[in-house]
Amino acid sequence: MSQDLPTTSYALLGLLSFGDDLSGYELKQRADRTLRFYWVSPAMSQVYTELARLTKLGLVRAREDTTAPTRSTRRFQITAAGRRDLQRWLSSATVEFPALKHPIALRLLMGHLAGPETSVTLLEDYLGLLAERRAELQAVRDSLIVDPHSPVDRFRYPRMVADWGLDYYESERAMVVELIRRVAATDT
Amino acid sequence: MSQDLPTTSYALLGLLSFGDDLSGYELKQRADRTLRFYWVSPAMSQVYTELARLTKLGLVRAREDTTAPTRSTRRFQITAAGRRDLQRWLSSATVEFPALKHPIALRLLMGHLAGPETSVTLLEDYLGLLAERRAELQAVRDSLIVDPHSPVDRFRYPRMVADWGLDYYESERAMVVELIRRVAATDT
DNA sequence: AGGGTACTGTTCCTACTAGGAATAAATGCC
DNA sequence: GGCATTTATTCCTAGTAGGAACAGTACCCT
Repeated sequence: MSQDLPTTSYALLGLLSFGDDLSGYELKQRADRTLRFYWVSPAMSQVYTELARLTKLGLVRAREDTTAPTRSTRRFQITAAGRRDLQRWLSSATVEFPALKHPIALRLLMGHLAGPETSVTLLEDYLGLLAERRAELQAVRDSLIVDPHSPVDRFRYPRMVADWGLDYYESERAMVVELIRRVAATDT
Repeated sequence: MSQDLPTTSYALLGLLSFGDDLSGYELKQRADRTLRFYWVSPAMSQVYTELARLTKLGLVRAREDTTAPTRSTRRFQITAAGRRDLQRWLSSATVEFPALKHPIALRLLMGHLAGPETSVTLLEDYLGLLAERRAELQAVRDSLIVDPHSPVDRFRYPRMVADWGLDYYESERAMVVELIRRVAATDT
């Protein structure tokens, strides 16, 4: 049925597949809260662009929300066709290596121009960002609890993926500490 | 002098800062060989677009290479102004968190739709890609040897950054092995 | 009540950039 | 010589980051 779509489309479909009806704004918030640790959160304009496309393709259904007193909001939900297409993509898409733009590693690569002190500062600043990011993901992980009343454990896989992210942040932290030591050792 | 440029511009300037004159094509090859482990290698069209911009701004100098028998090639080298601007950027740019698009983690997040078997296959395929990528970076690391005759150790920082990348690949491998175990444990 | 701030919701805009195709010259191999 | 590969560059399309702009809603304080 539908031709292949960019991965961002499937990422948003995936967020909708957890079952909630969301406005475009809410979907962006959801991506900012959960998706961004593994896949850069799409820009707001991208979210709406994708939703329009997915709606046109019948993979998402838009519904006017009339429960609000004065304002009308469009809410989006995945369709059965959308769910099927997402499953098809998950089962058949080629496995592609992660794309990374790591500004800190890039800048350290040019340490010969920046010098040791600037490089140490750069790494220390990054440690701070890492700690924040890790705390944010830990909070998300803590919210992915098993619901004893639900017949299905909705968050088994998200929990595993969060653990993956936390493991990455921890090993990154350790490596950056070691790099600081090595760069600073230059300075003597 | 120059307004701020996108990071990709500085990435290419950084590659040129190691001292060689390179054609656009060679610069792309250089990026494919060294830069891509930390910063997605710019597309060919992007390389030429950036070189044109950098040349216009006086940060890069283009020179016709007339040593070839019949064909003329433009070769690019960083100017003193380019080096200074790169240093300014390295010293003053805000530290930004790395941007990541991790298709495997994204797909595992939707494991409820893919199912355990597909998820295990996905992770196993990724292990294969990881092994390849690691071998490639190891080869690069092995080439960054200390030149005993050179007054300056050009590759101190690139060696450190390569170690960073290798460390990342190793910890990623270990985590993926663990994830395979966890997902497969589902299947019983 | 009014004003200011923050939040929700959506569209429009610009610049960056991935991924090729297209074109052509040069090189290497059978 | 013919073919495949490599070097070199330009052109093109579609995806997308990052905001701005606009407007309605809710909340808080004076």
